[in-house]
Amino acid sequence: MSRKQQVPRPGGDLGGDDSGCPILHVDMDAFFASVELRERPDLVGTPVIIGAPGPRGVVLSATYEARRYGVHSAMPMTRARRLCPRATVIPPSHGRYSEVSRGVMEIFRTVTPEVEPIASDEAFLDVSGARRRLGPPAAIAAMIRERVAAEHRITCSVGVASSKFVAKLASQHCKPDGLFVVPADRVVDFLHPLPVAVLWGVGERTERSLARLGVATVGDLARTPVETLQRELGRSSGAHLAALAWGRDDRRVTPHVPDKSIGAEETFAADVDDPVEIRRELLRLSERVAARLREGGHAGRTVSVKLRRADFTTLSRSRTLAEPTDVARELYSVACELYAASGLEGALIRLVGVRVENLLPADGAPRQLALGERETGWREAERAMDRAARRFGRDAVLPASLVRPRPEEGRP
DNA sequence: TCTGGGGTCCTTCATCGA
DNA sequence: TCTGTCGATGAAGGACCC
Repeated sequence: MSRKQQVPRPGGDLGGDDSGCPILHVDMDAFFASVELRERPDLVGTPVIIGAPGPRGVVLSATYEARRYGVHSAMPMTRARRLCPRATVIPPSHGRYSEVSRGVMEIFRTVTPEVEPIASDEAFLDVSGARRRLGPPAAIAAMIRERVAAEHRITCSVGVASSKFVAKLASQHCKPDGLFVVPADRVVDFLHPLPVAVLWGVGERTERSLARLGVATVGDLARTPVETLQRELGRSSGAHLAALAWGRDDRRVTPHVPDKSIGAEETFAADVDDPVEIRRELLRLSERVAARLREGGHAGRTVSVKLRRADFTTLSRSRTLAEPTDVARELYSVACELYAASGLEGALIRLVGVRVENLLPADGAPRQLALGERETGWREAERAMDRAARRFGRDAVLPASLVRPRPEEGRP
């Protein structure tokens, strides 16, 4: 569910000629909510909000009926409930969404191998190579929409254009359950009346900066000297937005984008100031991150810790290691040192996170035993834990400090 | 009103070696 | 020997995306 402004319908008559438009952007409509409604057909046509229960949840998805009350994704659940008290609230079932997402991506791959998923509910497709077999892009888009609806009982919207960025705007423009073509020679006509906030890379802050320059629409942006934009927004962002304003976007559809970082973070149900509890959470997160590193065959060199205070100010600290690692114990030890050096021991903390950057393949990663380190150590122990987890579930083997006491025993 | 979790990318500043 | 410059790299923070 996009948080961006809805792309308004442009004036004039667009649509039609798709000959220079090999890029498709497919976006599921209210994805999580639509998947839930398959199980709850009685709720179709009513306001439904998908969001984590608990005092600190946010909206993950909402039906269009709920959106009419102003509900949108990332909104605090407390506020969403106030705006739309009669909405049915359903806690998310991520496993089910992943399953549907995999199925939908499979449909895309029967059309072309050039599929770039950008989230569980959207993807870019380059259909240049599929034209002879399946027809023009708009026909391919219509076929995809039919198959997704028939095989998964959810709807999607498809934008067809000459570039990724315009295709994405086109799909937003025809939501929900639509198909829209922006002919290659009509890109500027389509873009210029739109508000700048619809552009990728223009969030709240950038919109405010642009407003100070008197820039409200993409057309205004196009007429602003690139030097002015660079001065206001930075070199790279300024040049990037100036290009987008004229529809220039030569990024290709790339099916395999390598991971750059892997991390995990957790917001406490209530703020915590006990360093023992914070370190226990750092261990849990390190275990999670390391398991995902190993699962993906990655090792990483830079470990970073994120700490969000009760007042929402956020601090991050990182350290680059001499050698890459995928071992939870090593991540945990660095994370604890970073936490200790942060000056926040004893401070009231709302969220902690652990992330590993500078990833490289674990196979090729150099590994030198530290002085006194045994050849069979944590790495092997954690691989054994991975095997146990695959057989018996993620919680089958845990570090002793993470084992919760059974109520009848009172101790771990 | 009170803000999740998983990411990417960019900017700025500091440090270090050539 | 000292100083300035430049590029690479690392660290930190922020904006933005879904």
